[in-house]
Amino acid sequence: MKIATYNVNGINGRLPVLLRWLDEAAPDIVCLQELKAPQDRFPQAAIEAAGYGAIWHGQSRWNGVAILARGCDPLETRRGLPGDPTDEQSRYLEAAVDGVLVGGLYLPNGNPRPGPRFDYKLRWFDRLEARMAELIGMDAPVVIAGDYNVMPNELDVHKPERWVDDALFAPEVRAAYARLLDQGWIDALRTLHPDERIYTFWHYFRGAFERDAGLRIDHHLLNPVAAKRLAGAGVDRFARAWEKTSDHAPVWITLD
DNA sequence: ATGTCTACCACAGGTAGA
Repeated sequence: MKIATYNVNGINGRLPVLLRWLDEAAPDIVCLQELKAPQDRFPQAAIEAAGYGAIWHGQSRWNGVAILARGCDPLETRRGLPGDPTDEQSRYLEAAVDGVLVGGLYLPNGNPRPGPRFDYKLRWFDRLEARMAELIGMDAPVVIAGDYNVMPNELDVHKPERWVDDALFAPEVRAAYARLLDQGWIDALRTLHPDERIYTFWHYFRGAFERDAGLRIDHHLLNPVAAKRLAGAGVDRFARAWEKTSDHAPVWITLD
């Protein structure tokens, strides 16, 4: 079973890229982020024609997450993180697919730091930590995948010294991510490729992709039951090279 | 500091986010 996460940066603008990638990569489950479309502008017909059932949580202009499942409809288990009823942002969806519980998330960017956006990021992280504490011990495999907006370690940043004050690499944020690992979650790609420089995002500016000046910010965290079945993990860099593509590349894992 | 790209709303391009 192949489970992918892909920050599409606008699902309607990227629809040709997304459909091409679905066709070439044939993932079983996909978590999408940054739909940048209101609820009624999700391209359901095109996704369905590609063979995927979908649930989504849209939002005008920003954010927006979806879960796709090949040949079936994801069974939604949660929409939004618990812990703050005033939070209107569409950043978390959870569903059961084929016996696997999948969480798809789009963690707040948090820049500029310090500031209210950064505070929101830390609060959101606290709520995620609480939800993931509830999920880690499940008997079923659990995969929490998405754009975490965190580079966990220096190996995950092309120029770590330039990012120390940024909300994606700040000590508080790396500590929050480390607390998830302390709960027992496994960073799938890093576990299978402990020493490799692997990026999932490259800025549009200044030829970042051509220079491979990237970041690893899209992750799959696996509970122990899922980790036992982990067989492979990788980044579909080829899709980042396409015309009119997202600034992120799709990231995937395979479970036996 | 800069750079590039997106969507919205609405029909131009200003604005905000990443």
